[in-house]
Amino acid sequence: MRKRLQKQPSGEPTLQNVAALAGVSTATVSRYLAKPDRVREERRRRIESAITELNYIPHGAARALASQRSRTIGAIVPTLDSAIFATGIQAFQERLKEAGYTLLVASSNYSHDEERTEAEALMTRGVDGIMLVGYDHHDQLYKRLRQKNLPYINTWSFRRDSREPCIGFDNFNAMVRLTTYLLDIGHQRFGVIAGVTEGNDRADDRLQGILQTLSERGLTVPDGMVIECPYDIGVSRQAMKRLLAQKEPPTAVICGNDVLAYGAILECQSSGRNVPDDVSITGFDDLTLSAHLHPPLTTMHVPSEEMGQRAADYLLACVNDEAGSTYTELEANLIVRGTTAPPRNA
Amino acid sequence: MRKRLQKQPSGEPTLQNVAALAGVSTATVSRYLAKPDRVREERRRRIESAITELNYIPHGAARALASQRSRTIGAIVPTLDSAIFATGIQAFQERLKEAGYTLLVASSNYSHDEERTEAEALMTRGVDGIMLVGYDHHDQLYKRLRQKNLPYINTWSFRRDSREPCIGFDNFNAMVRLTTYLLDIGHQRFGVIAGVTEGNDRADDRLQGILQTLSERGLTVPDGMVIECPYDIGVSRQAMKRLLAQKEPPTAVICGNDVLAYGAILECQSSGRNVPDDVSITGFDDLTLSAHLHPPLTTMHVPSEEMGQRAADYLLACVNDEAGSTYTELEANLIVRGTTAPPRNA
DNA sequence: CGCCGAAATGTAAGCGTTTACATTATGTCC
DNA sequence: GGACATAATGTAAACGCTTACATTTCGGCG
Repeated sequence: MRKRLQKQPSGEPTLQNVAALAGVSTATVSRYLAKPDRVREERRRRIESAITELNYIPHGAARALASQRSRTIGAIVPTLDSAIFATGIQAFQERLKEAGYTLLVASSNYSHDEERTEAEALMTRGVDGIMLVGYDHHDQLYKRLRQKNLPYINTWSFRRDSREPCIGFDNFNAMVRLTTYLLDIGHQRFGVIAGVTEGNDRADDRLQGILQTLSERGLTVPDGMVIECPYDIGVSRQAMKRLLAQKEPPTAVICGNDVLAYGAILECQSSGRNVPDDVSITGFDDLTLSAHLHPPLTTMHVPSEEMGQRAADYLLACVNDEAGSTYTELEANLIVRGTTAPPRNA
Repeated sequence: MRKRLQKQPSGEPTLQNVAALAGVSTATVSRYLAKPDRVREERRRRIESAITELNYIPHGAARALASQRSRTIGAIVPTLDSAIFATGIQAFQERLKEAGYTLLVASSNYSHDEERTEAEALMTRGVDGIMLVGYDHHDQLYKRLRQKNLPYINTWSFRRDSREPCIGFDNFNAMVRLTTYLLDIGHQRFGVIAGVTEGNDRADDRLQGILQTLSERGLTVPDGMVIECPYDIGVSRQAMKRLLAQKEPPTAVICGNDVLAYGAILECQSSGRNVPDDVSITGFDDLTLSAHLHPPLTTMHVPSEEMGQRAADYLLACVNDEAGSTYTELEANLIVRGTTAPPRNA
C-alpha cells in the first residue's frame, strides 16, 4: 500500500469517536440519535455522556448524504424586505423549527427567472421541499420540480381551477368584494394604484378583480386612472398626486397593498385633502401599522401567519409521506376602518 | 459476496453518470464544475451537453462532505418580522448569492438561549460562517464558535473595546448625539420609550446613552418617565398615553426605534396633541416610511443595507482565507425632520 | 525526432453518516 | 430449563462528491 498524504479531516468529533468512547457501535449511536428509546438505558447513558464529553455535533451533510434527506426546506419569496412576506416567512420558519427542520431562504425580486435560478440553488442544497409565492412560475421550474418529485406549494393565492398544490386566498375575489363595498357606499369615480402586474400574478388578479367588478356595474375606468407602481411609498405618492390632478379626480382610490395606500394617504395629507371626506382610500394586506394609522386604514386582511404555518405543515406532511390537504383556501377579510366613507355628493 | 437489498439510491443523475455519458472521468467533471477553464475545450463541451441532457444538479451534501465546506452561511436575527432586520438580511443574502453561497436563517426572538440553540442547529447544517446580531451572546455559543474555529461576526453594534469581530455603529454614542441635539434646542423635560433591554444590548446601549447624557447635563429622568416596551405599535401607544398623563408631561419623547415612535406620534394625534409643537418625538432606524410620515420623523439613520453587505463580505473573506477587516465602525446619522422642534416655552 | 516540463486527465481513497441484514442478548411460556 | 419470538446490537456497504497523487498528453525546443 502506497503512502498518501491524508486528506485533512475536519478535526471535529465524529459519530465514530462517540461510539468508540461509549464502547458501542456506530449503528447504535446513530440509532440513539434518531430514536433514543430504541437503545437500552445503560448504553444510552454511556452515549449521552460521550456526546457531552466530546461536544459532538452531528454532521448534517454526511447525514443528508446517507439518508437522502436534508431536513431542510426552502422558500423563495419576492423579497424579504416587505413586512408582509417577512411575517409569513417568520411563521413558516417557526413551524419548521418545531419539526427539526431548517429554513433556506432565497428571494426572486419578482422575477421568474431569478426565482428559477434560486430554486435550482436550493435543489443543489438538497432541500426536501420548497415554498413558492404565487402560482405563476417559470415552466422549467415546474418541470424540474415534478421531475425530481420534490414537494412544493404555492402560497399567497388560491384559484379554484389550480392544478398545483396551493394555500392562500383568492386575490381576484377579494378585490371584487372590496370594490363592491365601495360601490355600495356610493362611489362612482375610481382611481387605482396597483402593484406592478408583470410577473406578479397576485397584483394582476387584484387589478382584474377591480376592473371586472366596475365594468359589471357599467363603469369604466378612464386611462390615467389606473397606475401601476412598485411597492414604494414615494412612488405611490407621486401616483396619487397624478390621480388627484385629473380634472375629475376619483372619490375613491383602491391601492394594491397597504404600502401603496400609505403613500396615497400621506400625499393627501400633504396636499391638504381630507381622508376619507375628500377621498376614500383602501389598502390590501393589513400590516400591523394600518390599524393604528390616523385615520386607520380600510384594507383586506391577509392571513399571512396562518398561510406560513399551513404551508409548513403541508410540506412537512409531504416529506413524512402523510396526507396533507393539497388545496387550502383561506379567507382574506375586508376590514372597514376609517379611510373610507360615502363620497361627498352622495 | 452476499446479496444485499440495495439501499435505494436517489434516482437523480449523478456526477458519475455525467462522466460516463461524456466519456471522461469523474475527476474531470468535478474539476469542470469548480474551474471550467481547467479542462480542455473539447471535453468541456462534451461535459456540458451531458449535464444538459441529464438535467444534472450537483448534490450539495455530497459536495459538502467531500470538500469540508458547505457553501452555506447562517444568520440569526432576533426576528424576521421587523423591517429593519429584514432589510439587513436581504442585503446580506444578496451578497452571498453573488458569491455562490446560500443563506440559512434562524430567529432568536431576542433570547440568548434560543439563539444558542439555533446556532447549534446551523452548525449541524455545516454552515461555513455565522452572522449574529449584537455582541451579547450566550457564553456557550462563543465557546463553541471558537472551538470549532467557525467564522462569525457581530452586527448592529460596534464598541471600541470589543474583542469580537463586529460591524455596526455605536448605539450608545448615537443616542448621546440625538439627546444632545434635543438638549441643544432647549428641551428639559424628557420621556423615554425604550425597547426591552433584557437580552438586547442595542436597546440597553441606547437607553444608557440617553440617561448618561441627561445626567451629565444635570438632568434626572423621574420614575415613570422611562418606559420599556416591546417593539409593538399598540403597546407603544399605551406607553405614550402614560407619559402624557404625568402631571408635568415631557416636552420631548425619545423612542428606542421608529416603530415605537410611530406609536407615540399616533397616540398624540389621537389625543389631539400636536407634534412637534406640543411634544417632540424621535425614532431610531429610519425605516422607509419614516421620511414620509406627516410630519416626517426625526430619527437616527441606521445603515442596515451596508451592514448586511459588509457582514457578508467579511464572512466570505474568512472562508476564503482572505483578510477582512475585523472591526468596522459605521455611522448612524441623525436625520432631523419634522417631529422635533424647540419646546413651546423656550 | 526525442526530450522535458507543464498541463490535462485518470484513479481511487476518503468525507461522516444511515441502514439492510446478520448476529446476539433478553424475555416468555410450558 | 429449553425453545422460541423479539428486541438490541453489530457489521459494513453505500450515499455522491473532491482531491492527492499517478499517469498520460501536449507543445516547444535543440
